[in-house]
Amino acid sequence: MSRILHAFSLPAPSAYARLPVENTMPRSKQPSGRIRNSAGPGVSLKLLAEHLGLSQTAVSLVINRSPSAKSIPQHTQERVRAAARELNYRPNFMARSLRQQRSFTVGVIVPEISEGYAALVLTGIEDHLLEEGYFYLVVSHRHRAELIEEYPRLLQQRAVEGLIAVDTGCPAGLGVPVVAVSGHREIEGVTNIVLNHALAAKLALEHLSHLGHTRFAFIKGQEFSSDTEIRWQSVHSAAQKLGLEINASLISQLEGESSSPQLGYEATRKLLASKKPFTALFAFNDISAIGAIHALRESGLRVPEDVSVVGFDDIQSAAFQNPALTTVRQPLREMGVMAAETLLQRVNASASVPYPKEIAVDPQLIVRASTAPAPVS
Amino acid sequence: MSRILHAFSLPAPSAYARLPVENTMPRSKQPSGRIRNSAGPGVSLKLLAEHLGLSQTAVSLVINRSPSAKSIPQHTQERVRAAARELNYRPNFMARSLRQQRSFTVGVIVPEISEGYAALVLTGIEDHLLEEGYFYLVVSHRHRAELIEEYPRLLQQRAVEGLIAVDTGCPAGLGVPVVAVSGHREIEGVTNIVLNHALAAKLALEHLSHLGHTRFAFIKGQEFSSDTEIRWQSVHSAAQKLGLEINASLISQLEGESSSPQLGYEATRKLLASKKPFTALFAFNDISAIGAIHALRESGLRVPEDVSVVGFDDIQSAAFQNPALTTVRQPLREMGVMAAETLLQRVNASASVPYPKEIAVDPQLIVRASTAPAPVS
DNA sequence: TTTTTCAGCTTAATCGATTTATTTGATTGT
DNA sequence: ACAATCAAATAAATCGATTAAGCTGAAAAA
Repeated sequence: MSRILHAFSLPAPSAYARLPVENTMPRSKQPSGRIRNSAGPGVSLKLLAEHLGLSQTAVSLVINRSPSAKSIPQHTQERVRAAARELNYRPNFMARSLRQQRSFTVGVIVPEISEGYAALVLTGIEDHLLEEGYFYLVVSHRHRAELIEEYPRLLQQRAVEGLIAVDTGCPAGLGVPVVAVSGHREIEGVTNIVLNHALAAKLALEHLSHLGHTRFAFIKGQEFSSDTEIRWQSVHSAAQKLGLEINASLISQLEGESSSPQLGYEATRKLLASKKPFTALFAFNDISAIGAIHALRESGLRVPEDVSVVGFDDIQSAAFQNPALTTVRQPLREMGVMAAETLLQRVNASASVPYPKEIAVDPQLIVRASTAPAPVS
Repeated sequence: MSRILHAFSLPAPSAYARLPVENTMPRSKQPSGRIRNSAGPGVSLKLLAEHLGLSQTAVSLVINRSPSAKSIPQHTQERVRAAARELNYRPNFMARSLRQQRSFTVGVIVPEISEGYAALVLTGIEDHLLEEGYFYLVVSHRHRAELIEEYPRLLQQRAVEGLIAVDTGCPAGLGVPVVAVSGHREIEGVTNIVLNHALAAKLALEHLSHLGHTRFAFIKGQEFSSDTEIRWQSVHSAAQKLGLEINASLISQLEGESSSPQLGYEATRKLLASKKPFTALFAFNDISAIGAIHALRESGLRVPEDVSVVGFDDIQSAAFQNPALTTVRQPLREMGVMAAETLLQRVNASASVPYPKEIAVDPQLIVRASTAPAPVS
């Protein structure tokens, strides 16, 4: 908190970016909303200056501890600060931001807040941003194309200084720096924070292979999930390198927009319906792994005795599933912190400074109780 | 989206609230941050007006579809709008907000984003706010007292028009309307959205009682959780009414700030250590119920054959636990929507209009597989 | 003595909108 | 013919800060 709690001077102007469409502020619901809720207009700089018998400039310089305030004697400075405290002066955020062309606000766009993945990344983002004195506006698009299209603009209009897109096909050409967590397309102006999927696939498959498994089933992510494709490709090449065979009829895919285990349950039912035997299942994420286990159990298969299951993400409850989930851990919180760090660096850098196109992080295999040696058949 | 996408006029001034402390904006990291990232200053109203050969006033009136624009002929209006679109005019948010004294932004303070509870409430809040054209700033305090104290002020300074506090001891005397989800103290200026805990306790205990259970164990919430006390009281009186006995040594409490099932696991270990037999366990929430089941299993007890477990909240994964969790469902999303609705009503109402002190919602018992008839001993 | 210099301020411009009060010229009413 | 009305706008104040530029008087330097 120390940083947040102190008085600060602000640097010079940036500039805005431009985006289409017209006025987007909401209209008040009541027709002639004149009398509004509140507690009086507060103390303005003007009032404070008058009270002190000084000019607004002098007061402003002192309050902001501006370098130019060095010619103002300590004694006066104290007087100013004391009065500010006493009158409970709080600078008007809008006025400041308007003048300085800075909002100290960034926008964050996620598919869904309530989903374990985004929530963890958000936590990391928040940690870093608030430490640096920034706030953020969150929006969640729930995979609706028009929202994915529109939200970045709305945020822009709200004068965000940068954007973090989590697991979301990325808005291009926004005019502000963008950092995409799990973005995979290379887009001008966008820094991608990505997992080392090759390693992830290798870790999971190697683990299962070492346990003696040879017949694998897979649950791919939804079409719209930005990790789906690359992860599947990585699985493919990792399998090849390890000399493992992938049976095309043992590949299922999550379908639907919810983030409930139900989707994994359904995907697994399809796998079972194919009647092809398998002893290991690599799910797209922990949520779907949980659903998968449900389905396996329901059809009389034991986990991990008959089928080993590997999840992905390592969400908080993964360790407390029954059986505890073996999973590929993504350092989601850290990825959030990185995204925020990178974004702020870019926000505070000249536009001519080159920025990183991609930052990769390594996953980790967490072995728990949902995997075991392949059954001797 | 329809509402968000259109042009709107704004109503009249509100006013700010006042709060202590001095200037709180962050200082830029680089000493002479002059050259900043960006894409040019964008098109201002002035520029647009010049381009059109009209006054700013005229253009503003048209863009905002102000009533006073009725004297401006359709033809001109079209011309203005066309130019706005063409030049890609976007009104400067700060300037607008400064003039109108409205930010169309509210603050939301939660203990932790990544926790199932807050995430679901947030989803509801977001749904409603964005629909009404508001955005929100989120902060999470992680139960640190100084943050709980400071964040409301920081948000205030950011000109939020209202505050929603989720499961957080409420900031009083802020000068803006406050809605507390699961707030229980009656505080001036605060609307509490609360669960009908009496009903919740009754539903759970009645269910267990009907199943023949007589020896109950309980896991209370953490000290800091705002629901802990009232829920426990409700359990107490419900037990009394149903003629059930509560054994003091079968009461455990969650300890620690994380929201992991680990806490429930530990609490349950303590219960088991007491050696007092019990056949039913009512946990403070689903997360702790999951940990509890883990602990029970570990000590050789079967759920639900030996011990029935009832959770609370009905988080998304509750249905996919093994066994699927019987739980008291809180309509968390709906509570979020209500909080947002109530807040906006208050924000847009005159300060003299009385506001609701409390809004109660009813829980629902969701019976799944973690409860069963009491074992015949 | 005159010029500089500096401490200690102040004046006024500025950010980009909204909004109140006014202007202008044409038309209508009497 | 003269006022009143009205359409179609405009000028200027305003929101509340930041900041470039300038002013004043006293002390130091020439």
